[in-house]
Amino acid sequence: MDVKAALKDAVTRVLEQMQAPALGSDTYARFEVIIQDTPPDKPGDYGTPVAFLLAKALKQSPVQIAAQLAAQLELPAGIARAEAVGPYLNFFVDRAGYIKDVVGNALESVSKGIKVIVEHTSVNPNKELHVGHLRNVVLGDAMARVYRAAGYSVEVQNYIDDTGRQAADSLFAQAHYGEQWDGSGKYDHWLGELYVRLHQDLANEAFKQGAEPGINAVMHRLEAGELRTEVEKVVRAQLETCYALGVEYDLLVWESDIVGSGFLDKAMKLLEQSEFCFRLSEGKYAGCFVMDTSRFLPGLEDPILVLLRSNGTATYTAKDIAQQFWKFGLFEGLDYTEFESQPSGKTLYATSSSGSPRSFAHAGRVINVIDSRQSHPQAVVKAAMAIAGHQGESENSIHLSYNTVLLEGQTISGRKGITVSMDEVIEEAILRASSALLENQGKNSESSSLEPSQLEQDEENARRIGLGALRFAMLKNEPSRQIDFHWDSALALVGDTAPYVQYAAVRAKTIQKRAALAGLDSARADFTLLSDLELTLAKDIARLPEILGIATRDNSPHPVAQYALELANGFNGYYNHKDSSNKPDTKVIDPELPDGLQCARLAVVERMAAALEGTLNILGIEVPSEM
RNA sequence: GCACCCAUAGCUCAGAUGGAUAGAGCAGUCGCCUUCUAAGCGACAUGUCGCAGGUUCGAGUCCUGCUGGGUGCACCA
Repeated sequence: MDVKAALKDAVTRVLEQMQAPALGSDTYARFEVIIQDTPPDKPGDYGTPVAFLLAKALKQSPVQIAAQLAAQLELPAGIARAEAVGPYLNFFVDRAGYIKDVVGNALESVSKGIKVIVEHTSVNPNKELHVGHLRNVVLGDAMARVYRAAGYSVEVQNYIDDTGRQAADSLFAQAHYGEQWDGSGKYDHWLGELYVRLHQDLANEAFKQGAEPGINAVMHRLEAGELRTEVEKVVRAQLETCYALGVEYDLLVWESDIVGSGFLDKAMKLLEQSEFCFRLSEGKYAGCFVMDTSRFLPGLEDPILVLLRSNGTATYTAKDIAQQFWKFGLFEGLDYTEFESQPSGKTLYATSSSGSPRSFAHAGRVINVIDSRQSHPQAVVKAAMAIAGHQGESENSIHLSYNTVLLEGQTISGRKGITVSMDEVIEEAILRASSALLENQGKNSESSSLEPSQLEQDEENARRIGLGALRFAMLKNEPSRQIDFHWDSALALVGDTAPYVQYAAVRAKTIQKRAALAGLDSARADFTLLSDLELTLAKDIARLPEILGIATRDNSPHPVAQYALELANGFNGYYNHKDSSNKPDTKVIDPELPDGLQCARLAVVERMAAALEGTLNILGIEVPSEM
């Protein structure tokens, strides 16, 4: 099925034959044959510049070599002919066969047999999620879907730091101000307000002096796991927001459980055996267990990184290292319970001191979705894997680093009030989609109705469009790019957006429905009647595996988003295509056309609808029933 | 000071492994609904790919040095 791979093999075989006599064996191995799409105005469908690579070695011009390759190439199935175009070797596909092949294949990935853990969200359990978290959640969720689509098994973890200062602050504030949640608003918002109030008061030195012992006491209780139910209330409220976005998880990892697991000791024991980790008895770090990072992170002013403080407590980096070791299955010991049932019905598990063992962790690759400010500690975690003698795991320790989100040009700051909650953003996104939907229905008066079932459907469609727009805005660019959240661009419904792609998908599905009513059936397709217009669509559709390869290699969903735009653009162009006398020449349903042609076009459109929907689903975006 | 990230059209951004004339969207001008959804399509216009060197048959892509912007460099959490 994969034409490019077949071409690559065929060309590689010819190179072998050509070079073996001229240069001796295995020279060809140095040349990676690249098969690329030809530029739109060049002859052929695929091409390779491989002749350039051989020119010097064979002492011939690339033009000669390309011609020679064209003559000697054994054509793989689906390729009609090969032709030298200057120094390039180009290939022409067998159009009807190629389209038929693409239309008949679902492009399902073969299982890679590798487990990938994606950790994302991991928000402090003390306040509501805001726009800044949105990028993390959406990126992580999409990345997990990309890996799943590429044939990996995926486990999504959400780390809950229930022993941290932030959680302590909020719980202390609640007790200190004697406030009770009245159940009216969302719990995480309510608690967040207390947190902000506490920090305003903490600016006052006298208040701070009085409060610190109390906050410390809360921290001790948190570490002992005594306030777990309190923290769970916040976590459940936060998860509601994520569920509203269509994001679900496999496992909540509670810091208080990690503390009790003994992982830290085990991890430090592993590191002790390395020459890079040792205990210092004098100097600035006397009494600390440290790592010398100079070999792995060159250029630091002070390459000594503290893992265990002189008082015996662990730094965050040490905890991160221990957790990473666990994710790769270096040690066992956690127990798990069912936490809750998620909207899709899938059970969310949580680590627990009173649960039972289950087969979590043991990953072959670990993706930590964390903003770029933490790239230094993440590099240390990666290095620690190698230091402990796990080179492969170190290479598979991936920090999916993304740049921070600005809000209308300003740095997000809850304490300064420069923030918008994720719940508010989601609500606004759906609201905007809803009004656009109504406006559009006003134009097509036939589809608008006040039936309850119609209203329900409109609501669902507005949700899919609004959330789609929002998610897509977070995904379409490289994660390393700083994005500025502007309402109008983040929730835009035209241009390079999800609604643009959704619109194309709905359009294709509408054609399917109408074609069925007209009695057409893709089973009666005569693919020989199709033109290059359909071939172009088929080639676009066939690119998905290549795109997934790029996305998993670069650990970013954005190539998939860009691909979705290209697919939609291709289909919209096809849909509106006109012949030289300005008449539509790509209609599916047209009784004047041969039945075999109508059915063949239908087959392509059906396949395109599936491709558009499937690609959007990889990004966690659903297609509405109408727009 | 040191390290990492970013710099491509007026604005926001795509451009895997170096390969054929660098592409979208937004904004601008002009066209296209008696045609399967106009949230669409087509056309026109817009470039010193930050600067300067280097490697290569070939560089937006790789290397070096600059410039400008962002982030990080605690026994904090």
